[in-house]
Amino acid sequence: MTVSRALRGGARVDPQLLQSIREAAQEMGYVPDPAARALASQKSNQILMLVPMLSNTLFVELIEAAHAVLFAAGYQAMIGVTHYDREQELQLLQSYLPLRPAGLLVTGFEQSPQAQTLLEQSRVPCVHMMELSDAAEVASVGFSQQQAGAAMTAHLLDRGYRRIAFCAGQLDARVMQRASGWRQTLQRAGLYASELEIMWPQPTSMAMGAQLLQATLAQDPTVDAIFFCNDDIAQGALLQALRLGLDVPGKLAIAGFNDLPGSDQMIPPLTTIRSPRARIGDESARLLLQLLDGKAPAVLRRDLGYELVVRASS
Amino acid sequence: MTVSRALRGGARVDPQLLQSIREAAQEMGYVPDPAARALASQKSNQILMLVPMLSNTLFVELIEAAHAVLFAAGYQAMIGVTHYDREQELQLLQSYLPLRPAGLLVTGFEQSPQAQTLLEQSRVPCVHMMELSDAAEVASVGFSQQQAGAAMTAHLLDRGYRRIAFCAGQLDARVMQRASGWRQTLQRAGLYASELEIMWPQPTSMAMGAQLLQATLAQDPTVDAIFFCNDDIAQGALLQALRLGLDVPGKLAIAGFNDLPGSDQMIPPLTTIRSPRARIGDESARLLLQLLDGKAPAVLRRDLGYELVVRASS
DNA sequence: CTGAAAGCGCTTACAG
DNA sequence: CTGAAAGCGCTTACAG
Repeated sequence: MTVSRALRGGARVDPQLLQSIREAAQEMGYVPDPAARALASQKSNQILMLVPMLSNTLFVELIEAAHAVLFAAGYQAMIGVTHYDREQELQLLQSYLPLRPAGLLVTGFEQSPQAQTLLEQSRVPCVHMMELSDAAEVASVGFSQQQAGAAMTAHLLDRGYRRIAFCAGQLDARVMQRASGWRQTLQRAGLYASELEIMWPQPTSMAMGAQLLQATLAQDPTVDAIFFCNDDIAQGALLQALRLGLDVPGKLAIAGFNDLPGSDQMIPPLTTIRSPRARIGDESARLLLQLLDGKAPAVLRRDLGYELVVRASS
Repeated sequence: MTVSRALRGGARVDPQLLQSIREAAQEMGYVPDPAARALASQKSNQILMLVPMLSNTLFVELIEAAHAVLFAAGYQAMIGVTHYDREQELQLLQSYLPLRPAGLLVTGFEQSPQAQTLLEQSRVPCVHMMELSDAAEVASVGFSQQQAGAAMTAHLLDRGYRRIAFCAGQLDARVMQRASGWRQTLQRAGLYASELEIMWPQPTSMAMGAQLLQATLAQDPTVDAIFFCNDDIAQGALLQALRLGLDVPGKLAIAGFNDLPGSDQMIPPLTTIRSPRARIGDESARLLLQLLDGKAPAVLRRDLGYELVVRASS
């Protein structure tokens, strides 16, 4: 029993005994059995991270940052990929929740009613990443996607562009929030028109960006700026513009979102919104650790902001 | 006891009893406790996947494919990222091995002696992905990186290029194998020169590709083709060539490796080697499942080949 | 600060 | 095909 206490941190153990126990454990190469621990204590030191996809570098950076913090604190991170699918999300929860993870880190939680129920019943502390929650009792670390969308739109207006389209794919909640920021800003300027919204449900890709550019210009040649919901489609559009010999930003401005790898390498370099995903991953993990320790801060909502990165494409 | 048997597959249980047990479990929402299972049986149904990094889409696709197979078979996949670092690899093993994973899927195993020992002692079945192992007792699914490197070089020779440089970053084992294929092919053609090897240890990126192109041409303006070890640097080089107004493939051919997203969108589209990573992930997982079932095939080595994708950049 | 007792929820191994 | 016994390696809760 004393050994058990010693190896878990050493509270209430004689300092001298503590040391000799640790030395002995070290010498024997003793490692506690996580399964036995989990069975006896009814919790593991695994933490489940749920993200929509890994093919977007954004989520990889988010996960890596969170992982580093959790790993250093002695937790193991488990990664679940929902593919933006409620059914898969539910299956993942059903599969991983029985492992009694100590905590949960989620992005873009689709929240089917069943998933919601499962989560609540499990009583596992949870932090939402990337977005900010409206509910005060929900822990969230991110930034206002809507404000960021509005900021980019305001920038394009500042630059003198007047017919600003919004092109999007993978219409998840965050994309819709960006769209809303764009829409409001244009409406306030009296420049909104519904045909400027080009929303395709398919997953984004550079090839899709090229197609979006074509479709937008074909539908309305007077468009003088396009705000893409993600950098990959913006990059694809930029390359397509180059192929078409279209003058960017003279004839058409192009802007993206997230500042993904390669955006600074484009011709011309891409104007975009830099999302602080690494910091979000880091802070989310720290917040979760606080929740696990029972010392939750009063404010569970952390706005880390965003950065407008103006490059030559606008 | 009968319930335990029933829920684990139902061998040696009366069919009628079996059914009613399953129905009852369903009704009660009973889910077996994985920790108790792991403690009693001394193994979990978690499978550890170790990859060098996630920022390369290659590994994401590999992992997703393997995950799908494992998840469908009732296993949970844990992802560990080594960052090409032996120390981190060892820490990951020390952290995850006590969970008694049922199996291991690894890529680019750096294998420090300590890690090697840990692995052997754990006696966890393991499949190596991407490369092919020379040792008959080691399970591996992949393709010959060296042959693929040779094939690309042969293609460039076929096209009439004579001064073919090899530019690389992130000098891991697979990159070195590709380099070796390139080197041998040039040597046989009597066209090898050591100054054609430009090997930088840093992680690859599009920006690095632009720099590699500059450095190569600065050092030797007669180079008429560059074979990049990965598509991201090739893409960066292609964009840099565009900025310089360099005629590709007329004045300089550019080739990559892996056929990553975006390579088909470049100007001009990039010639590359398509690595069958999704199939490798899939087959690796299936092979591992066979090992776990004790029905290992006689041949533990699966060569899935590669595909030379000739586009306009060469 | 230390430790004896009981139990976490399963599976293994054995008897019937 | 069924089930009683023992135990997996820890932690919780309690007594000293």
